[in-house]
Amino acid sequence: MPAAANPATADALSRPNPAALLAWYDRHRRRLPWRAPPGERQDPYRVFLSEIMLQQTTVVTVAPYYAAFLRRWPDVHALAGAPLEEVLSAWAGLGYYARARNLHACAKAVAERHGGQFPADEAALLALPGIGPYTAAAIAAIAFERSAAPVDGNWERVVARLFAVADPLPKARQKLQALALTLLPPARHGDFAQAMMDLGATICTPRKPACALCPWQNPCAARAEGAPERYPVKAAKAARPTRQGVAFLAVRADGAVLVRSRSPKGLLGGMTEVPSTPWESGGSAHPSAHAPFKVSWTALNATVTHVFSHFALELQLWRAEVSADALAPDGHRWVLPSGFDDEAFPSVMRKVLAYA
DNA sequence: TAAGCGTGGGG
DNA sequence: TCCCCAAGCTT
Repeated sequence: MPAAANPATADALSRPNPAALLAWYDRHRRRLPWRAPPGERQDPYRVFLSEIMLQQTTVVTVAPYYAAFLRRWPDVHALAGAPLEEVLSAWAGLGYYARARNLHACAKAVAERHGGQFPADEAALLALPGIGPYTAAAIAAIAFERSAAPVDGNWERVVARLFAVADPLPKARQKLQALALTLLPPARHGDFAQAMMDLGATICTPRKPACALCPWQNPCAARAEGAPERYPVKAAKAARPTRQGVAFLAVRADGAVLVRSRSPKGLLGGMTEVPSTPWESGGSAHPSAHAPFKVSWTALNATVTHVFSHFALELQLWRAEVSADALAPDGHRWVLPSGFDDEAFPSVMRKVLAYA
């Protein structure tokens, strides 16, 4: 290394060379279930499915869901023909359930409006439900070899460090997007998009980045400053409030549990739940008013806690044994434990049902 | 524009 | 325990 290899100012840095990153990718690319072998064409449906699942969700979490979906619905026509309830049930536990509703709506749109072929243009992809700027660019680049910058959290971190962008997220998004476009290579667009993600996931990590192993250590302004982990700068986030409620476990003599479906949109939209009071800060003054049966409820000595993205929930559990011939109230139904796997129970409800 | 929208793992 | 984080989109 030359003695003057420690540039003190940004203008002493060379421009990041896409070929250097691609060469690194050829040696270190991660083998992931949704990736075709090197040089092979990616199936747009698989790219689509994996990209939707990977939104705000880790590789390890997604992998089994991806395999199950692909086995059950191997192409866009199969998914488009599936009942939404089955898609939600298969998605249960993965979170952000609007993704599942939009995944299904998108498959139907592609089947009906595009003859089962995903469009290759970013703009056309962007018009589909559940596909935003990131996903449109990712599908265009990875499935269709279009020049595009799918700027996800990895890209944002890498770019913020390369150029030492001090503006805090999320306001810095536009600037980072513009800088990202300056990095794009003349070819291998899909590989480059995934190389950026791999770099962010394995080298340019949020904490303790492995700069010594980075193909772009030389042109990186944040490294030149000496504290790359300082980037990207993030705005302070709001505190997470707590809400309380009472969940009612009505258990029939044969073990069936009373459930209902949540409204189709909003929190846990379309998912299955046991009846409960509204989830409110301070809880409900008169839980009994929300009970599905006028019987004697036993307050269990148990609190289910669950953390959502924007609030924490504390659920008290009330349990009651109900006679074998009890009718389910309007909008409710009985589900036997043997049928639990076919229900779209979100994680919080699985915690609740552990007490049934 | 900012808030709503899940979950599980790691430091 | 708590906070941060993960291949974002919608309204």
